[in-house]
Amino acid sequence: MVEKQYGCPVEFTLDKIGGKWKCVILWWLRRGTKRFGELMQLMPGISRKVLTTQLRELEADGLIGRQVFQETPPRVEYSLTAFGETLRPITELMCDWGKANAPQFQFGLMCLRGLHILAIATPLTSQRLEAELGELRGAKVTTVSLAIALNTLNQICPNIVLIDYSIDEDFDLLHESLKTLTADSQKPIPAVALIANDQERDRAISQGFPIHLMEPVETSELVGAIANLTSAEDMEGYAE
Amino acid sequence: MVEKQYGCPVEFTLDKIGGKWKCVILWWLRRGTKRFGELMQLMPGISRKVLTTQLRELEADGLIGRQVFQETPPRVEYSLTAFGETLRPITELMCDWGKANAPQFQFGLMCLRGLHILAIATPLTSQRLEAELGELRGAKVTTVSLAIALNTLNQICPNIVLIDYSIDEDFDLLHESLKTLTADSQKPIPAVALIANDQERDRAISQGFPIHLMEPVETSELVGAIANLTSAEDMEGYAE
DNA sequence: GTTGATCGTTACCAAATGGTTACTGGTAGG
DNA sequence: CCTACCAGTAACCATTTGGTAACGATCAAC
Repeated sequence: MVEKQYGCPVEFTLDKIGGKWKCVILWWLRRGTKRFGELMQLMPGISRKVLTTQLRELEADGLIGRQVFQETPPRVEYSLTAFGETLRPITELMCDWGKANAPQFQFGLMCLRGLHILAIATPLTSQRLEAELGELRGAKVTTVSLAIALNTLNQICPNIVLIDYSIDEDFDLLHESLKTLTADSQKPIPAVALIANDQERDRAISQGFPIHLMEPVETSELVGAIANLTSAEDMEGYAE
Repeated sequence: MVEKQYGCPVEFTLDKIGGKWKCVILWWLRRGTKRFGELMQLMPGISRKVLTTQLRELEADGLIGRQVFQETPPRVEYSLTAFGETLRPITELMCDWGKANAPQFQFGLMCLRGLHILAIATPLTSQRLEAELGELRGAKVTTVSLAIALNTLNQICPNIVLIDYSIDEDFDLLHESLKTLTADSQKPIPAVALIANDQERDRAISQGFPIHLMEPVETSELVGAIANLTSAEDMEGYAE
């Protein structure tokens, strides 16, 4: 087998991270481990199959690691390898360039207008969320305690719930409430756990909140996650 | 027309510079203006049509400029716009990563072994060429004066000729010699002009050497150019 | 008046990529 | 016994991308 030849170093790099999704995958993985279903939800538009093949290729190239947990239901987690980390400067730059040059209405500001976000968070966190999501992007952010959330969930009826796991409470009941509320309205209300370490992450997963972001959360990451999760069901916004 | 939505900033960037060729084009353009035919020869494997469409898309996105000269034969030159320049850090990083991680045998070292390079250059330049192309990569580098080159070209019979345009001589005759030599052996001997400014560039183009690299030339650029130009006719090296 | 150089375009075709739908498998819960 | 769960696979189809071959426009040189 003769090895592939490249006319310039860039071609080699493109061989590894080219294509529609690979850089995006690396971007979502860059701040910590994610599981398969999480990636699926964070990247609306990608199909199961394509995500699978892209992850496998990245794994074969040694850029990401794949860890299978012998549980039921199955759980598979993906994370950057040390080698994959060497690509971070590139994805970061691509992210920065995108942020700097995408018409603001497309990415960021517009996405969240009209959205109702329920935050269960410490005062500090909720203040930050209000600033980043509310003032800057026009979303309606409601912050409440867990107890109140449980009581008033069906009145608030948010588009998405953010849970700050630095609050050391049991969110199992919240998960139940969200599920029952889901039963009525058909559309499940998505939830995102904000975690600071692996322990909080385990807690979030075991309590039924597999989708998480690692603190300190970058705004683009948070906005992207919210936009993707809330638009997952009605993709009519897409067009040329 | 609803505008496209992006789940994360990276997707926007990918929209502009994704695909098999765009980054490579930007990479070749990053050190100065290039004309269409030059790009064609520097990127073996790309077809006329694809190069055209990619260049047009880059132009439409404001990343490169296109300048048509009302001459015959026609001449079209492409260069990065100020906006396109903002992408340079990304292509540079991709180049660096490729250089650092591509198996050395594929890119660089192996390409030039067995190649005979004729250099018409100042002592300083020829010393650098000998070091970068000869010692490091195993090519055979012969440096001669223009006068000697004209006399002994058919004896030397190099795979490629490098012309240092900081030598202020008339290379028109050399161009003629190369053409006549071409007539015999079917394969044209490619030539690359090493230029330091636009004036030298104009001189090179008018004397029949449209392919050029701007000094100070990066090694990867030089090696890539030589490898691409000398392998353009026999692409058997390609494989999975 | 034919050829050649340069930078294209058009029509057509092939390959790569991406997407959809249905199915698997083991277990917990009802 | 039936369903839901998650992370897949398999078979199939659609779209996008890339490639080939032929042609055009223009003028100069032979």
